[in-house]
Amino acid sequence: MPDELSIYPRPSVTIDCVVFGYDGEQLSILLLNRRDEPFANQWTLPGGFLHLEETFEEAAQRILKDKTGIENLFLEQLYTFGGLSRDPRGRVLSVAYYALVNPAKYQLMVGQMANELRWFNWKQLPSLGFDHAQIAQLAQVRLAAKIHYQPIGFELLNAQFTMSELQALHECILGETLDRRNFHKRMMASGLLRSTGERREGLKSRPAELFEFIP
Amino acid sequence: MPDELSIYPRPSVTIDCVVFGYDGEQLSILLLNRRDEPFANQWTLPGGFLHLEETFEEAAQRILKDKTGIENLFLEQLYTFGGLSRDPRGRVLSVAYYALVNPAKYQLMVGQMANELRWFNWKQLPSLGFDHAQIAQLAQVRLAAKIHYQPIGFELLNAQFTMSELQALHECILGETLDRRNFHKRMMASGLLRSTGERREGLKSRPAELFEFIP
DNA sequence: ATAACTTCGTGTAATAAATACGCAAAATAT
DNA sequence: ATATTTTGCGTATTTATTACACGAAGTTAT
Repeated sequence: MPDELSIYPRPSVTIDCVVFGYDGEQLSILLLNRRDEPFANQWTLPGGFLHLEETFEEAAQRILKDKTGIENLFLEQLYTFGGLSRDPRGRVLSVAYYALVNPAKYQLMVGQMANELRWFNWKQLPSLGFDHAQIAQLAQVRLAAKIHYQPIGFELLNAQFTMSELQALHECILGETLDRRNFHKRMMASGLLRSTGERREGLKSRPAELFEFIP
Repeated sequence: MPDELSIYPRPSVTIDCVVFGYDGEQLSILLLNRRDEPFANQWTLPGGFLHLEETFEEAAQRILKDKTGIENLFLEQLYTFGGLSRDPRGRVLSVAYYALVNPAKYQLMVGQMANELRWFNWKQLPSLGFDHAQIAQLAQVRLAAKIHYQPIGFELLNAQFTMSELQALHECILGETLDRRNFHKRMMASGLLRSTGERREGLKSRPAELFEFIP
């Protein structure tokens, strides 16, 4: 029997990551300005080639660490892109992942292959190389859908957070304002979070109760 | 600059398909009994290698046509599997798709590389080669989730169908019985289907109104 | 000290959505 | 004719979602 694995030409496979960050105000996506061709000096999602001895998730973690300095983050597979001409160098598939991070927890480090690394407001991305605009777009849709039935906050916020902080995050992702009382009711009814009993003080008004996600 | 595409070893990429069929009674998945190693004489999902000049969906259509005789079916990407040892021949990724078909519309044709092709009740699959049990499992979860907000019936049923037929399909996918009156109300309220004015006669009781999906 | 300001915490009424439930009508089978 | 099966529908009940306002706890300014 012929070795089936050798008789078919193989595509290259990359992992691209849509890294969402929330700074308390705005939701952002981390982009990298490429040093080299193709798409030199253009913005793209951080990504890189999959190595044969690593899983997708291991590759994503390695790539993000090397190119952005961000380690150990929560990742989820988004979609696999296989358009015939998405990369000018040849047939390159991309298994896209998305991640949620709290930018305050990490120090960005620009890797060797990049000119610059920058957080962009998720609704005002610059034009992107490859088909990365499409990937980012799909990640946005997925995130907005996910927040309806999953606790997204725990990766984006600090371990303890006020109800207003959580609400601001939801409003940012959903793009609409929510009623404070109904939001509170809904969150507590979900059973996904609990009060810590502590309060955040020192701000310019009444201290707010701190909550945490239930593991 | 080195040709980046050549310096990294490339994985093989396959497309595997979870084909759901509904015969009016039971939901089934189409499995193929392999003729050759690896997993010779074992049941697997129909699948095959991606060619460099075709998209995922083109590959899936080609593979299904060659291996099962089914053509032109509705496909949706499920997930991409990249476990290190999912294929004994080496590193092989699989971009999994799922499809919904009405078995009455197709004549199965066993391809060259298979011993047999058979519909299995989706809840009583035999043990499967590769990691295909995991793929089939994920497809089942996805299908059950999808039926809550998408009209799944139009690929699985005939163009015209009675409300009872649609309800039986939903009950089969959800694994629970539904109230006939509430189901009718919900379906009509969805705006996804309309009455054709015709009725299905010749059965052993009162003729039922025929419905169709609104395009 | 006091007043003005900001943000926090909460409850109830109104509306909308989902569920439970029963009976007469249209056909077939005997 | 009579029994049997499956259809088509409507209303009452429960549950979930939405709308909405005010006093309390701090901070800042005078």
